[in-house]
Amino acid sequence: MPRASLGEFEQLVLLAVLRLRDGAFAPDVSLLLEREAGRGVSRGALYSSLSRLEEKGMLAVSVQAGDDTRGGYRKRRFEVTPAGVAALRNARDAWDRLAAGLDDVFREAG
Amino acid sequence: MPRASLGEFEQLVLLAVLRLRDGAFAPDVSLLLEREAGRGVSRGALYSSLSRLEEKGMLAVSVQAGDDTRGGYRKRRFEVTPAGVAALRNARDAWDRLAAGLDDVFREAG
DNA sequence: CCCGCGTGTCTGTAATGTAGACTTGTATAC
DNA sequence: GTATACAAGTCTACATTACAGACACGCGGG
Repeated sequence: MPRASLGEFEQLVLLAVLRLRDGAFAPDVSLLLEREAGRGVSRGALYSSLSRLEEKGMLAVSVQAGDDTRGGYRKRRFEVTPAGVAALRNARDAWDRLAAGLDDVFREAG
Repeated sequence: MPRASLGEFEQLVLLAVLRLRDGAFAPDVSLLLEREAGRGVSRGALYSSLSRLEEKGMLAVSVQAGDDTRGGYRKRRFEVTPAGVAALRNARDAWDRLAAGLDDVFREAG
């Protein structure tokens, strides 16, 4: 049984999809993740997270017929569901509550 | 081989230890987690995370001879190392960078 | 003594994270 | 028009992380 809360990578993936606003494709997510999170993403990691997130009802997927510039292949377009947003919000809130009063610790310098 | 980045639960545990400032004991961490993250914590989950974090060099542990009020048992006192703080900071930064511009999405209401 | 409580350790298993090979359709180069 | 290179995905296999609950141990009280 999947967990209610999101794993670390799942959070980032969900966030990236959200950032891509209306309908993200997997490769874009990968690129964004690499750029903003400074973290290499393998196909396996990405697609399995995406699928799991879909199963959990946090991502809605719509398949697209191949009519793109080049590849022209069935592509999957992802969109975060309200449940996904809620889960993300929960994760962030838990972090914030726990991190309350720790600003000094995190402040630069290190 | 452990990973460089922290898992979701590991982050929360580290944060809780940090919050307890000078030397936290496992049960306190558990309590804090339950209170602030609204999440039940089983012994297994907690202690294995704590140990892993220690192996990764993100927590420093000092054993305490039994001289406490009641049980009088060897207790372990945890403290977050600079590496731990750095890892936490990285995690938070990745989140923030990815969440940039999504304030509207997270804002209440939903 | 035996019991319960507080603190930890251990075993086992499920979910999550990762790498990389394999597939399929299209396009570009010869 | 066959070989090559891409692009987007699927699949297999395995490592790490997350959990639950049983078991162990020391001490105080009855």
